[in-house]
Amino acid sequence: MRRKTGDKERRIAEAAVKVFARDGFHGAKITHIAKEAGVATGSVYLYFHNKESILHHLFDRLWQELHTAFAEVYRADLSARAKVEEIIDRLLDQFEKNPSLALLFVNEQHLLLRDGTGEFMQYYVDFLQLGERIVREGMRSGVFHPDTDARMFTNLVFGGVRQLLHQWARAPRQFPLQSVRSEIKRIILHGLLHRPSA
Amino acid sequence: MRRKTGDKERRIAEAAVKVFARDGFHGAKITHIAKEAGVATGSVYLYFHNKESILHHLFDRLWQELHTAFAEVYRADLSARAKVEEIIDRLLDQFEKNPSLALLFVNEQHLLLRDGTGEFMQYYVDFLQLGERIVREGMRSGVFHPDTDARMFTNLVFGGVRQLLHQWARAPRQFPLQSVRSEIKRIILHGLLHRPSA
DNA sequence: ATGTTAATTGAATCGCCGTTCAAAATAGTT
DNA sequence: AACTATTTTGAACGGCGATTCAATTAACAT
Repeated sequence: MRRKTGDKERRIAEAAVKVFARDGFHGAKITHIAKEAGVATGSVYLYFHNKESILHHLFDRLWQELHTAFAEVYRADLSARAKVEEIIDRLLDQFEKNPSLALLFVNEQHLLLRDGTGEFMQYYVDFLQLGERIVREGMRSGVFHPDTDARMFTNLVFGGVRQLLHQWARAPRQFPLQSVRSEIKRIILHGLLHRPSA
Repeated sequence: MRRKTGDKERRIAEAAVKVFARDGFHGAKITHIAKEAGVATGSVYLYFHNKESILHHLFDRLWQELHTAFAEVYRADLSARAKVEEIIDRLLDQFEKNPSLALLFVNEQHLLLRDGTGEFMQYYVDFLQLGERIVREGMRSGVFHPDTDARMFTNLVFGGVRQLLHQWARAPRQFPLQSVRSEIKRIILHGLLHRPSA
């Protein structure tokens, strides 16, 4: 007998993140992913059914982790405002150590969104609903502006975070993540207008 | 002699918007674009050098129009606040009649952003700079909160608009453009927090 | 040591489209 | 109504790269 050695699946997955991020899903060659992972071309197919399933795998894992983090925040004993802030932080935490993952997230998710299948899809939908719930929670407790549209707000913030994550991944110096964090929170909580007597 | 009749170039471009939006750039077949446009496959190559140049053409035109609209707003005799609101409106106006164009814009721009070439690139960069300038204008006049990061703000809003545009294009009933317009403005100007004495 | 079985390899395969181009069609010209 | 120049056509080509698989390698068992 012979047993699988090492951590080839993980190495292939990590290589795929890099190559998908650099070349885009369709520009990425299986050969390059294999080389980056240090395995033979054919070995990729021992661990993944095909190219697309690698992408599915990556997004499923990513959103699973995000979902866990978000659920934790949601259940925590925090004010709605603190939850909103914390969720933004957790979202950015997920990418802070891995700009390639951020580029993958930002550039390739639409491929999977198109057909609407995949484990990740449910987590994504849940995430948006969870955002809405927190906003409504804050409206009930009187902390958030009473006629906010929770769904629009959640999407607006998610899209904004996505764009800033993209800019950060392309040019970390121009968009330091610390500034991204604080600016997002300031703007979505207080808005752009200046109120002298605030 | 024989003269070109009709408006094949425009028909091909419009067909490409539809097919790219529906199938994605890489999933789109030239054959399908040709059929949608009502021309032969080979005719596509009389009007465009290749598949990618169709995409470039579409984004160049789109951003050129956006740029014109934005420049007009920027020069107008309006308050900074009114300019911010107006730019959001103009951006959404561009897609209001054409959900497919919105999907193209949202899903495929990253392909062209990757290499950073194309006429459209300059317009895109200009657009972000213009947003920053308007925000700084408002900060100088004291209307906007004085320690806003203009670049972060512009990107946050752009990303948010993009996400909502995406949701609208996928489900117009769930995200009516009128609500999108008003909610974006409310949130970015006033923020999420409720101030009882405002 | 030798055998057995599963893992690994990477060159070869094969289907899919973007692209080409020889033939056909047609608008204008004489 | 024949001719010319240009547009249009769509079947065929060719290259690329995802996927396959026969050969090889290496764990583990006996």
